[in-house]
Amino acid sequence: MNTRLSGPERRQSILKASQQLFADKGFHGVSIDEIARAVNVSPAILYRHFDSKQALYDTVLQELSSQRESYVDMVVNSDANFEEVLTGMTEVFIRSIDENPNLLRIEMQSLLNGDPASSEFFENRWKSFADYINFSLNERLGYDVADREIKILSASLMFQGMVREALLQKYLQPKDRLVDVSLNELSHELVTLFLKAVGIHDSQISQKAP
Amino acid sequence: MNTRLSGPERRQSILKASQQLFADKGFHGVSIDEIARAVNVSPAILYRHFDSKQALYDTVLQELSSQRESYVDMVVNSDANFEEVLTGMTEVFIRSIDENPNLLRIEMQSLLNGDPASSEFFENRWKSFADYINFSLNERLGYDVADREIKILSASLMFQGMVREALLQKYLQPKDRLVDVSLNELSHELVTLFLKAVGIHDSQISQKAP
DNA sequence: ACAGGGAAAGTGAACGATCACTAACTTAGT
DNA sequence: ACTAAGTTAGTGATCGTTCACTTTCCCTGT
Repeated sequence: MNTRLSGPERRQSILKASQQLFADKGFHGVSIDEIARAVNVSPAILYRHFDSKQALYDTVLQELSSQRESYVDMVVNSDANFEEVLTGMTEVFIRSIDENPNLLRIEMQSLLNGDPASSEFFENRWKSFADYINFSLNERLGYDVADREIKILSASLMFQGMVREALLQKYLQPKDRLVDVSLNELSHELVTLFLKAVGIHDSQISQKAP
Repeated sequence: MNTRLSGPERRQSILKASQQLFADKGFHGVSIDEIARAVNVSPAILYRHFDSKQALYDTVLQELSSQRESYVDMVVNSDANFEEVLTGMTEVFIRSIDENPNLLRIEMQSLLNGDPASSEFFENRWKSFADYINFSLNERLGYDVADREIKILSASLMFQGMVREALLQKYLQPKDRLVDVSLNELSHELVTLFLKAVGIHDSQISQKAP
């Protein structure tokens, strides 16, 4: 016999199954019946916990966003140098995807369908990187450098791009080039490349942040 | 009254509308009726030209893949140096997306749902970059460098990542940071950053490719 | 200790709409 | 008049959703 769950327990079991299915197939790729089957429950039960399929999807998104770590603390509260902070932020970010790749899948889903609410959440996840890079580069780049703004913009775009690409290749590509590479190795190598690109060398990275 | 099109003309008009809709909403997000409505034709007509919805989608993909430019020629047939070739390839690639952003959208769609046939096509588009970078870095990096393979891997991953990120931000994000930046400016800036990252400076980039 | 009642968990069967798809028919072009 | 483009009106299946109903659990009055 199937044991009967309490309200909150059942709600959680629905959210868990929904997150997996929505991440795999997208909103339109999953039916209520399919979710109900995954939870071993009749479809009508879902409507006791959520008003509609859309409301269920929204809740899945909201659930994911509440689990997010705060990289910001890391930046503000530490006296580490640029390289160390960036490596640390990258590691935390990569690990959060490693622990739950659905986060990456659903981010790409919402990037495509362009839902404003969810897009904003995912943009904010990246914003920590952009902000920190913009801030640090602003300090280091002389104010007389030509094309100052586009250089800084390109740099943060480059960093975001290489981290995202690494994650896409590691967790979304079937034929994977990165299966053997560890997270630490990867984030360290990416940050090193980035530092060379923006012209911050070993001689400089020992200065402490303010 | 609506003029009646010939077979091939109608087929093309269906493909055109389908490409747009599939790119915007994905395979499951679009119905046959919706496509028919966009073409101003009854749904039954679609089945005179395509066996099924899936076959129509496959044809849209195939159509896109046949339009692709060959960057490879550019590499093989030119005597330009590393920087020039890379900039040229990047410009061609970016321009192809600029002319038809659906290419980018559908690439991300198929990256997510993981259809093997389409994934392979889109992987091959990037492969030109990876191959050229791998080849060139192999020549330039000394064979005694530590972590040789992962350095080369990271570099090509970085390049692919920053180009893809730029395109995602320019053509998929609603609030765009890159609206004002021209294609040439962008590709030049990205390549410059990349060259600094992999340690190829102005003194070296004047050597010609073999 | 125990019936019983009420709340909550869960079910089965249906709703109308829409899905992909098809057969029989009509219209237009040459 | 023949061929090919296009329509009408459906097929059964599945979609999201609702309703009337049953089952289980636990608390309470005696």
